[in-house]
Amino acid sequence: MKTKITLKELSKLLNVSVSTVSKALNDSPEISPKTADRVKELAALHNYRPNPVAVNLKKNKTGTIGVVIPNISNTFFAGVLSGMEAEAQKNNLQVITYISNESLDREKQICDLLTSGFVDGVLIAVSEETQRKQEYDHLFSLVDYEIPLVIYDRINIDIPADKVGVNDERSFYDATKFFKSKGCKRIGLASAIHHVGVGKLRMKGYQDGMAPDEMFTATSTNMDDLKTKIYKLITENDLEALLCTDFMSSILASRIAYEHNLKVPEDLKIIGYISSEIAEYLSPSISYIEQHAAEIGAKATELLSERIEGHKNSSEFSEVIVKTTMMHLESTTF
Amino acid sequence: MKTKITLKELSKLLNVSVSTVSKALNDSPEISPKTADRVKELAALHNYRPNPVAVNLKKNKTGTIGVVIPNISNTFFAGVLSGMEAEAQKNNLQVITYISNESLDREKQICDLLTSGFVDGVLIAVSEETQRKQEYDHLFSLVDYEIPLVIYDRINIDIPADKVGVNDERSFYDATKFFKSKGCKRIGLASAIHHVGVGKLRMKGYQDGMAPDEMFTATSTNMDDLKTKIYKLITENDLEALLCTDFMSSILASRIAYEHNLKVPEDLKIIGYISSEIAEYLSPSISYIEQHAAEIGAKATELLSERIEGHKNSSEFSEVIVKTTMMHLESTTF
DNA sequence: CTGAAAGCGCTTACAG
DNA sequence: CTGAAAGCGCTTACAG
Repeated sequence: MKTKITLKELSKLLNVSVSTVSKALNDSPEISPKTADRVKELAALHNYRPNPVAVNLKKNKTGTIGVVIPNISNTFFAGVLSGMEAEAQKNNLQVITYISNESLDREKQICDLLTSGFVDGVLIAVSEETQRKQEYDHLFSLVDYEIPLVIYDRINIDIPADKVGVNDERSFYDATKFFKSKGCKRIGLASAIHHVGVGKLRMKGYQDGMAPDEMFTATSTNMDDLKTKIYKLITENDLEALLCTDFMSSILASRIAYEHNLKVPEDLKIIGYISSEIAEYLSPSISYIEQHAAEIGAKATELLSERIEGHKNSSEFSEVIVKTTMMHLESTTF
Repeated sequence: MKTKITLKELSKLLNVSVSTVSKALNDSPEISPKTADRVKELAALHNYRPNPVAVNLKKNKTGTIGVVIPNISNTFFAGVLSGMEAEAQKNNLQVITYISNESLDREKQICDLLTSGFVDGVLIAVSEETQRKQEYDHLFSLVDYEIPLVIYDRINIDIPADKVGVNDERSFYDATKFFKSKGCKRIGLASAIHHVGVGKLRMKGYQDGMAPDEMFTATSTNMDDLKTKIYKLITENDLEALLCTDFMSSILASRIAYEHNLKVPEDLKIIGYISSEIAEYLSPSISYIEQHAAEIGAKATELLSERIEGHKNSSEFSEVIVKTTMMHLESTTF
């Protein structure tokens, strides 16, 4: 790599000291306007830019934040990253990306890196495995090192940190009420994530919207099994509407309609939890709950940036809920 | 942030010099085994890890690579990033992610950052706008700064750099020949990217596979317009098979079949250029050309890493083509 | 207003 | 085998 011009070289060319050059470029009031101009002119001429590594060493920081993502092929997380990157640029922070692939082991490795001084702060959504096993020691080690930390999306974890997520319970309550307001009586729920935190919250929202004796649910973590159960649920109860808590159940609902020639929305209305990218392109398109991924990412980054700047009380943590939006496509046309 | 233990503090505790501690931890043969053990023991006890910023300043590097991605919501690029991250970890490089959002201006800003010393090397797929306007000055400035550079995916650019991409022409030639081998005569092509590099290459592949007088093509950059054209193309020529060069045309083909009750694959076979995530979940599922995104990302990172290490001749550049695979789903069942 | 000096946390050529 | 010194490229308290 070409060696860039340094302060020292600049100072030699200008016949002033390194300190003077540094102060001039940093707009210090100590320096005379005349000198400042001379310095800046030559710096511009040589396209001088301070070596960020040196500046960071001096200031005892890294200028970077670490983002841990469970699965980047999930467009929700891709959107989150996009929001983070945009907000980070505004705060002059570089985003270092780590992908855990939903693996606890990988997540531990990453946290080990994170505590060794590569970043000024961390944004993390824990992996599925971590959630299931509820093993959070590696996250507490971030806390021990006093690395500013914001947890996003999967936020039902008992860790002292800022959190940014969505109101999962409310979104399903609202969706249920939406169907009721349209006169639907037999409303079912399908879930492949009934065993994890967010899944439980979404189911709770549905339950709160329904009378106890009028609920219809199909749950399984096995794709084929769930498919059979959903089909049975629909046909045996002559469902008018179906809520799906996750990607797999949403896709299965779409698939079942296609294979069994169920008319959607005529015979069955569907609301899924699925990315717009996919929901829009299914035939028929499936109405979905939009999570505003980029906004979640931006908000999380904003909170982290404030922590890094030290603007916030170190023992008080905020929990920000970014509201979801119901997006109506063909599957909920009345 | 908690202050981590430093070499100096360690040396004080051990009553040896900083140099000795440093050498001991770096397994220098200069140090006696006895001292080395003492040092390592205490370092382990305090969980000492060298400050990467200081190490990097000393070694005149950053330990990071910059990845520029046009659009992270495109699952192809998400997969590429995933491959890059995995390969970067192997080489002890941190990945700093920049998202250009297909914008030339943003790309210029990013390149400006990139030349100011944040990274040791750059992986870039240029934005659509950049490609269209063929404005590459900002990329040449990376070259001027002698920053190791690898261009991935959108590689038909005349810049002295390593490149990693796919054989677009060949993939469409093969797909065309596949249909022919199955006895199809009336094979059409739909494209929304006929005006850009890769689009032209894919069309070329199709043309080479067909006789000049038996080609059927529908092209437009406007969604509605393209939809009309594709439908006409299919019905007026009674097409047996359709190749789609890109996401939009693939989705439109799927949509047209749904709306007009065309039986796929009975009445029409389709091969699309679309991510597996979407192709698999359409009903019927659409056969597609798989680009092996993660492999492209890994290979690009490997090349970059070699450049950074200086293992390669600085005036010779490699161009790696990662072969595509035809993935057969329901839309090409014969 | 300018500059010499110290120092951020390391590594490494050199001396002993 | 160990350590003092120089230095990576900066910033900043201090002296003049």
